[in-house]
Amino acid sequence: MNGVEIEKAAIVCKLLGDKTRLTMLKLIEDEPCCVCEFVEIFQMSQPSISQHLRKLRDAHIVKEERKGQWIFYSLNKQSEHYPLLQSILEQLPDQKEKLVQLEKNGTRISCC
Amino acid sequence: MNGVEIEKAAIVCKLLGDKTRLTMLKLIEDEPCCVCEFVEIFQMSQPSISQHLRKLRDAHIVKEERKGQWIFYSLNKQSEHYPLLQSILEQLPDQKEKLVQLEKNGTRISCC
DNA sequence: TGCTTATATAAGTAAATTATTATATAGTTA
DNA sequence: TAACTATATAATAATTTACTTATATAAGCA
Repeated sequence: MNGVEIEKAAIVCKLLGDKTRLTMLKLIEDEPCCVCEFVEIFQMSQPSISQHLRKLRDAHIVKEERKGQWIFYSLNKQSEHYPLLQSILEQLPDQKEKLVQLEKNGTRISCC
Repeated sequence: MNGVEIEKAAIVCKLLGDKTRLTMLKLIEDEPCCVCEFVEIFQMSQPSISQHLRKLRDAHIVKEERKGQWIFYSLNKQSEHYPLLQSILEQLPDQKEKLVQLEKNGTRISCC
């Protein structure tokens, strides 16, 4: 099997090598999240969240879509990295309970 | 699917997020390599190679086995991280040409 | 035994990373 | 339009990383 270049794969792994970013990606595996949801979930400053998302976006791992005042982030399934990403994410435990928690708090932004 | 804890997965990804370490792991996917082979392949200082191997060893991703004066490193297939590792490595291009090059140079240490 | 080779560790350093606070931008709404 | 909300960017500081050189350890061999 030939697959991606090893250098690019290392860049992807490095980006996934942060607990916050890895959890973000697992969270948006099925449905997009917006920045303020991440801020709520991770209890981190908004700039910090934005900077993590920027790294993922710069690497084309995620894409953004504005909906009114919110910007939703989702996995970029067109990315050359998507197969690698997918095979990593499918080995991670579900993070949906974090979204359930948001719903309970009333801080979930429904994107549809 | 439940899989590994996300924090541990992030640690593994971070370790794989370095071109040298990722290539090392792909190289030893099939057969062990010793430190001096890595030094030759990567054209890096011996301490630098040893330090990369140490990180992988500390995380139980690789194991070492002394054979005479050489210490051979191989994937630790007993590791809880092995399934994740394997699914990443199988998406990487073969690095065997690097070993072929060693054979041509006469610097390949045959371990068996 | 002493010398050589292979590897590991220690100490130091430059660069990269990940947070923070402050500020800018852009859309929403009164 | 002004005020508000969501997000991005800039500047900065603390921490971590990945090298380097110097040195220690451990096995093989004369």
